[in-house]
Amino acid sequence: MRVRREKMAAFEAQGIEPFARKYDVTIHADEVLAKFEALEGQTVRIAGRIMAVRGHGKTSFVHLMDMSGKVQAYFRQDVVGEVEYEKFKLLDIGDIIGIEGVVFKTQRGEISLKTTSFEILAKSLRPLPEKWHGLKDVETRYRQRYLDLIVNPDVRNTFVTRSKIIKSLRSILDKRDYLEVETPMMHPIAGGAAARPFITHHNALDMDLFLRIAPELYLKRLIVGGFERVYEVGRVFRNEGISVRHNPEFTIVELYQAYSDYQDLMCLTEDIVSGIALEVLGTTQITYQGQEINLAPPWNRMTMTEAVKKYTDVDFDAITTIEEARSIADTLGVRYEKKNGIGGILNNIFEDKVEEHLIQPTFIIGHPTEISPLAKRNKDNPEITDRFEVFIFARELANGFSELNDPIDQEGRFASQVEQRESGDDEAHMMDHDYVNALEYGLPPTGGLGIGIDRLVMLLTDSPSIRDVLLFPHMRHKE
RNA sequence: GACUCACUAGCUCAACUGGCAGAGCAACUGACUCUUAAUCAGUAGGUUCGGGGUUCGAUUCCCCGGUGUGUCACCA
Repeated sequence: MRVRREKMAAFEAQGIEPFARKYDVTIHADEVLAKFEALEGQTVRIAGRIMAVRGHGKTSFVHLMDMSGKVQAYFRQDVVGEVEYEKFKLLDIGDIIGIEGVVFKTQRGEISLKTTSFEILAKSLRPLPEKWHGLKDVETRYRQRYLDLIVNPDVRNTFVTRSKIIKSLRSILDKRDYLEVETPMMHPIAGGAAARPFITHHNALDMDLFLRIAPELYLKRLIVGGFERVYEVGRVFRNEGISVRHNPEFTIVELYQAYSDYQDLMCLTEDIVSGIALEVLGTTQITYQGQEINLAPPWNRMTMTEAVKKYTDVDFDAITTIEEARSIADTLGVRYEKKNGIGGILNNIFEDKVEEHLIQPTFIIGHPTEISPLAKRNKDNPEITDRFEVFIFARELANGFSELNDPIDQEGRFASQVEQRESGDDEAHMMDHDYVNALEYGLPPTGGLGIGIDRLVMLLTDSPSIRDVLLFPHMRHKE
């Protein structure tokens, strides 16, 4: 670093700013390579970071990397001149420079630029990680993502793909006449999911606010307001553990469609996920962590009790008392709590015994009402709801249901959530009178859906950890 | 939060049972006008994550702490 500062000073001594103001770029690296025949012999201007230098006395080669890729530049003392060539020798790997040069092909056949002039645009005062092995230390990769992006091209690709996935999602929904909206991130009442919230404080109003755990209740207010199709892509915050598939803030898309039910939204979910895969990857047949996964619709559909029966041989539809449910859970070695009813125990068994088997895309439907306080009850069985969850590679990817639009039922469900909350369940819903009030004006029959974007990106980029698809994953603060 | 494994030069990694802390890349000096992990000769670079203990002697063994990986718990 000391040497690099001296080199910086050497530029300054010649009246050259080592941190420039502007460079007029006419081309990017990938275009030079792609359009070589048309460009050969022409002068172009390119800017980027020096990634490698190979000096041969009075001639040198460098690899210049820009947003699009790398291209080689060739420096000759007899072309740029003796004075300029001395300046060139002050450059380091990592420096950002602008080059004007003529497109040509070397004797070894590499498309390159014969530099006629160059400018230093930003001196790099710290050395880059090693060129061959790259940066492997995961902690440094996450804490200093910019270094990871400079030296590990795969990482860059992952985030380019992430951006394409979200663009594709928006275009699919926009084509279907969905309105993209933005709702508050700071909520007086944290609702729409079962999760512990982050708490913050508004000074002027002297009130605590919660970072949203889901946009659900606001989006449904908009359906009440007459927007028939809305969606929001945004961050939600849950004050819970961190793991390979959990980050305290993560990105979700939630959408609501009036006059539809959960069956319609299951088809929509298939269309969205397979449509994105087709547009971004060109196929619905993907490989995730060595496992072939077929995203082409239709996906498997199973009720939760069918799934439990398939993998445990227990028929929960035949169970009528909490004692029976508990005894089955005991036999299977599945834990439960006092607050769990039959539905809660069924769900625990599902999570413990079934989820791990759901590798190919699978809709699980008919969740117990007990664990679905915002979903509409099934017409034939009020103990279950018209709800679905999507599992792929044993992970929940999406959740949707026919929305509960009966304000009286909703108020009752909130009341029982509040009871659970008072008996110590801090993930149970709070009473939201304002939301019930909105329902009292009339929520049309509506289907809703939420998809975890980070998990979708993991799947489509074959990333083993959610941290690999978040530019700056949550880390402990380090001095 | 519990357990587990890891932390050595800017980066990637060595160092046997506790015995002088090393290599490659990067850097520096020199040679070299078509190289591409350029090559050749040389030079420099360390609080071995921090603190304590055991020992004649600790990168190595023990304890406490930090950060991270993984698994579990909570959850999506």
